[in-house]
Amino acid sequence: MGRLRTLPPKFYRRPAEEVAPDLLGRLVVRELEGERLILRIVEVEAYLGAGDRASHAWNGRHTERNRSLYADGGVAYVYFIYGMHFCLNAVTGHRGNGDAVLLRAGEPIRGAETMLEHRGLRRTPRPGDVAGGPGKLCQALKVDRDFDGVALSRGPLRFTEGEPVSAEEMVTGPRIGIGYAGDAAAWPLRFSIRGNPHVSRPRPRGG
DNA sequence: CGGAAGATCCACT
DNA sequence: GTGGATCTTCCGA
Repeated sequence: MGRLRTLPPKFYRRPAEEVAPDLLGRLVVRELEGERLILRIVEVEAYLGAGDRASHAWNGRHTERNRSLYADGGVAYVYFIYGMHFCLNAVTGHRGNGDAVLLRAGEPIRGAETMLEHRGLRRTPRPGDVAGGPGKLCQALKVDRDFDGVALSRGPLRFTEGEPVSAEEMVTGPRIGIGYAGDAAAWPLRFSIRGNPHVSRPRPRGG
């Protein structure tokens, strides 16, 4: 694999629904204790700020938890959920908007064994076990609230270029786990790579 | 101050 | 397919 450049802050300063599909195929590079862990992004979801009932920024809500969600695009928004999991977002757009893209799944490219250790699974690994879900992804990369608000263009957690994903290789559908969000639950803001076995359940139809 | 819910995951049937 | 784990965060009283 050739030299991969880190995505600049400008990359993120666009609408979330535009950044989200553009993140597919990109790499997440995590430097941890001298080791380089790499995931290829295979599934994401866009969250559209104040007008999106599924977003933590719904109705312009500002709280202590979601403070970094309103930063300029290019930083992480990490939150704790269900008493035991973290979710990693890339903040998009511009300061005050509250737009973000949730990383839902990644394909292990490098350091799979270490990531599997982080996951603490005792059963035989299957595709998706390493990072086939937003909580799994964070556990695999050891990403927690310490990364909330941290820039993604430098430091121990970086997003880089990768092989582009064409529209034909892409699947679009409704987001997962937001049944409470009314009309917004049906919006086609989930993007994944067609047929990729590391995508989280439920698999999009036609994949 | 208390209750309820949550952008989830896993084991078990 | 279902239910339990587990606890921070938020909102209403």
